[in-house]
Amino acid sequence: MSPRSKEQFEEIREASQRKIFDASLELFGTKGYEATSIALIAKKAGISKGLIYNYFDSKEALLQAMVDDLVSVGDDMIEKIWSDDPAKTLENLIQSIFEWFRQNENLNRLLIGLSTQVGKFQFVHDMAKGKMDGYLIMLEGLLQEIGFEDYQTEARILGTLFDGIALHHMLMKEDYPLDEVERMLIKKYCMKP
Amino acid sequence: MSPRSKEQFEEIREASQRKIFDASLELFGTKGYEATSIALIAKKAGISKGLIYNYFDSKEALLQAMVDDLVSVGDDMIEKIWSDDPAKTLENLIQSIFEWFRQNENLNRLLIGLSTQVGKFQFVHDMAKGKMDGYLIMLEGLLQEIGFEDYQTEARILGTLFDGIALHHMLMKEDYPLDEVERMLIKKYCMKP
Amino acid sequence: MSPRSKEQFEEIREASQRKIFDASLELFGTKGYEATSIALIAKKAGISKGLIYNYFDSKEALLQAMVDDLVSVGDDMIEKIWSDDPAKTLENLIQSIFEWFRQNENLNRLLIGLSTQVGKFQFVHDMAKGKMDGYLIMLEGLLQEIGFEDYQTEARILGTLFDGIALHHMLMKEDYPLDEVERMLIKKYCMKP
Amino acid sequence: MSPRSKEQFEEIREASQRKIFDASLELFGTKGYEATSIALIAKKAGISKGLIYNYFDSKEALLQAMVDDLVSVGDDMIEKIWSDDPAKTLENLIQSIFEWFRQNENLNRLLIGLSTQVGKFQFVHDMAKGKMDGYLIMLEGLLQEIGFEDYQTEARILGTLFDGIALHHMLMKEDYPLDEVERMLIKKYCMKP
DNA sequence: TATGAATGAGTTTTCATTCAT
DNA sequence: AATGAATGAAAACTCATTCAT
Repeated sequence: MSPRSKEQFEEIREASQRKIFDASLELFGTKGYEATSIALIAKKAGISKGLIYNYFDSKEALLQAMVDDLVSVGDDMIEKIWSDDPAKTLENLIQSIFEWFRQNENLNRLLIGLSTQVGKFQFVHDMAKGKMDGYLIMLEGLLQEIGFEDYQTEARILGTLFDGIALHHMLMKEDYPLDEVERMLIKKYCMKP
Repeated sequence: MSPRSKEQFEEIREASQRKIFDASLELFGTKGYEATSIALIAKKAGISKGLIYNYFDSKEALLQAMVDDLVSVGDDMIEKIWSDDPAKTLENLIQSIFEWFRQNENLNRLLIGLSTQVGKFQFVHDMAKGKMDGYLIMLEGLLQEIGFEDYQTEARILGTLFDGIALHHMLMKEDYPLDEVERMLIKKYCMKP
Repeated sequence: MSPRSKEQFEEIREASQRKIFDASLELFGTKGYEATSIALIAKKAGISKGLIYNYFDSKEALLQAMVDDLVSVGDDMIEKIWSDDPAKTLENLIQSIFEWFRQNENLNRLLIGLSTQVGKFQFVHDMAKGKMDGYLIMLEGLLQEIGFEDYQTEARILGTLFDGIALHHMLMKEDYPLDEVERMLIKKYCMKP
Repeated sequence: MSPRSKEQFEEIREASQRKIFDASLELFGTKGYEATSIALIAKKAGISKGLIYNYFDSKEALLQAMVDDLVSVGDDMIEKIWSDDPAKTLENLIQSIFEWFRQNENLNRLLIGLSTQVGKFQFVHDMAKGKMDGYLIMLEGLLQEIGFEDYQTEARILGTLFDGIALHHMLMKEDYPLDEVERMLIKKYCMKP
C-alpha cells in the first residue's frame, strides 16, 4: 500500500521474470521450443505453472519476450567495437561475434531451430534478416576501408562464414576449434597491410 | 493361391512408402518434426493414419527411415565428381553441393532443425559429423593439389562456408543469391593458375 | 471340381482351423483374450490375418468355437470312469480331473480369465455352472454309495477343492504339488472301508 | 501467498484419488483391466481423462496403486483374529476370510483375472504367492494346536478350499451358499473336542 | 482358398491453458 | 502475486475388420 511496497512488487516481478527467462532459455535452447513443456519450465524455474501465465499470455508470448530481451543484450555488444582504425574495428567485431557464440550457445541453437519452421515465428526470420543485412553493410564498409579490392564478395564470404561457424559450433560443441578459427579470421582479414 | 504376387505386393508397398516419405519430407521440412502430426502426414499423403504404422513402428522410426533414404541419394551425387584435374573436381564438387542445396531445401531445413535438439536424434549428429569430416579431408586434398599454400585453413573455411550458405539459403530462400555465390566460389577456389 | 478335390478342400479347412485353434489357445491362454491380437494369432499359426476371417466371423466367434471344441474333448474323458465299485469310480474321476489339469493349463487359465468379466462371455459362465452342477451331483452319489455320512457337505467340499486346486496350480505352475495332492485326495476319499 | 493451504490441497487430492480408485475398482473388477478404458473410468469418476494422469503415470500404475491400497486394508483385518484359544482363532480367521469375500468381490475378481496373464502383472503373482504361503503356515500352526493329526495335509486342504470358494463365489455370485459353507467349515475345523 | 494392404474407430497419453482460492 | 487441481483438445499409436486380387 505504501509506495515502498510498489517497488517491492516491481522487484519481485523482475526476479520472477528472470527465473522464467533463465529456465526457458536453457530448456528451449537444448530441447527445442515444441519439446519443452510449460510444466517443465515452471519446475526448473522453481515456480508454479500458473505464475508463468501471470507474466505471459501464452507459451509463444513467453518465447518472443525472452528472445527480444536477450537479443537486445546482444545489440549492446556491437556498440563498443568502434575504433579509428577499420582493421581494429573489424578485429573487435570478430571478437565480439565469437564472444557471442561462446556465451550464447543456447540462444543460438534456439534461434536456428526456430528459423527452421517456415511460416511460424516470423519475428525470428525478420530479426535474423535485419541483423544479417546490417552486418553485411558494416563488413562491406570496413573491408573497403581496410583496402580489400573485391570487398563486396569478401563481405558476403565473411558474413556467411560467421553463420557457418555458428552451425558447426552448434553441431560439434567443444570439439569445434572456436579459438583457432577466430585467430585465423583475424589474421586473414585484419592484417591487410 | 496367393492372390497377388510377391512383386505386386512389393510394388504397392513401395508406392505407399514413397507417398509417406514425400509427405513427411515436405511437412517435417517446413513445419519441423515435432510440429508435424502423423494425422497431417496421412492427410497429405492421402492415406489413413493407421497405414503409416503398417510401414513404420513409430513417428521417430519414420523420420529415421526417411532421412536415411534421402541421404543415401545424396551420397550418390558425390560419386560423379571425380576428374583428372583437381580444379575441375573441386568445381564439380561445388556444383554438386549447390545443386543439393537447390533440390533439397526441405531436407536441409529438417536436418538443421533436428540437430538443434541436444541429446535427441543422435543419428543426425553422427551423420552430420561424418559427412563434415569426409568433406574436410576431400577439400584439403583437392586444395593442396590445386596449389593452395595454406590448404588446411582454406579447407576449413570452404567447409564452413558451405554450411553457412545452407543456413543463409534456408533463412532467405529465394532472396539468397545462390547462383552468384556459386560462381564466386568457383572463381576464387578453382581458378588458381 | 472332381469329388476328390472337395475332400481335399475339407482336409485343408480342417488343417487350417486346427492351426488357428492351436495358436489361439496358446495365446489366449497365456496373454488373455483381450491382450491377444488377431495379427499375432495369424503369425503364430503361420497364416494370414484374412484367412482367420474365412473361418470365423469375428475374434469372439473364434474364441467361442475354440472353447466349444476343446471342452467337448474334455467331456469324453468322463465317459471312461465308470466302474462297478463307486470308490474306484471316484478314484478314476479324480485321476481324470487331475489329468485334465495337467494337460489343459492354457485352457483352464483362459476360462478362469474369461469368467472374470461379468456380463461378457455368458457362454463360459453357463458352461462352468453346468459342469459344476453335474459334478456336484455325481460326487454326492458316489460319496453316498461309498458310505460317507455327511455326503452332501463332503461333495461340496470336494467340488470346491477341485477348483481351488485349479487356481493354485494356475498361480504356482510347476511349484504346485499336483501329484501329491492327487494322492492325498484319493487316500482321503476313496479308501473308506 | 499460497492461496490454498497445503492441507487443503492434500484433501482435494485425497478426494480425487478416492474417486478414481472407486471407479477403477468397480470397472476393472467387473469388466477386467484390459477391457476398461481410461475414458470410462474418468466418466464413472465424474472427472476428466487428463486428471487421472495428474495422479498416476499410466493405466498400469493406477492399477498397481489401487491394488496396493486395497490389499493393505485386507492385511489389517488379519490383525484382529488372535485369541488364546486356537480353535477360536481359526474361527475368527475363517470369518475374516468370508467377510473379505463378501466385501471385496470386485477386487477378488480383478486379482484372479490379472493372475491369468502369464508374464504380466508380476506384482499380483508375487503378492498372491506371499499371502498363500503366509496362510498355509498360519493354518498349519492352528490345526496342530487344535489337535489335528494330519495337520499339514488338512492345512493344505483348507487353504485350497478358501481359493476354491473364492472362485465358486465369483462364478455363481448370489447363487453360491457362502453362509452355509462358512458354517460348515467352522463346524468341521473348529469344533475338534 | 489365401493374402496382406488399407481403414477408422478407439486407445493411452500429453500439455497449454484456466480458475478457484 | 502465487498455487496447483482440473480441463479438453489433440497427439501417438493399436487393432478388429474389410476387400481387391
